Amino acid sequence: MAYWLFKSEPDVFGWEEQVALGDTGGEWHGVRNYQARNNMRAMQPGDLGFFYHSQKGRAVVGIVEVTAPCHPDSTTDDPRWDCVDVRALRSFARAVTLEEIRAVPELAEMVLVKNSRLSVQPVAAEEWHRICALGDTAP
DNA sequence: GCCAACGTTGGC
DNA sequence: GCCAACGTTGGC
Repeated sequence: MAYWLFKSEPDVFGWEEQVALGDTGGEWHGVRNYQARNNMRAMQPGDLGFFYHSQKGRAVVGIVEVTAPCHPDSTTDDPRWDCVDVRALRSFARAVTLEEIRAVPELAEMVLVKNSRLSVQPVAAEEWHRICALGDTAP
C-alpha cells in the first residue's frame, strides 16, 4: 500500500466536487505530464492519496482512495495519457496548509515542498502520518 | 499580477 | 542530441 498526493485547483475541481461523486468516485483525468502519469501507473487499488488544493487554498483537505488501476484517459484520444480512478474517503477535520507543512523540518523533503509543480506525487509513510496528525485526521 | 521553476517543442 | 524559445504551473 502506497501513499500519494493529488493536486487540484479548487476553482477547477475542488474537494467538494470529489465528495459529491460519492463512493463511486471518478477518473483523475486531465494529467498531461509524464512524471505525474508515471506515478499514476505505479498506483494500485487501495492506495491512499491526499487531496491538495493548489492556488487558492494551498492546503491538504481530504483523503482519497484509488479504486481502479491506470487506464486510458477518457478526455483524450492521445494514447500517451492515462489515469486512475479515485473516490473520496474522508475529509480532513482541519485542513493542513502548505505554510504549516513548510514549518515542519521533517517534511522539508516532501515533493510538495521541493517540486511544487508536480501534480501527482508520491508521499512517504512518515510524511503521511505526520500530516494526518497535523489535521486531526485518521491516517 | 508577477515571476521563478520546470517541462515541452522544434530548429539546427 | 543539444539548446533556445516558449508555454504552463503555482507560490507569493
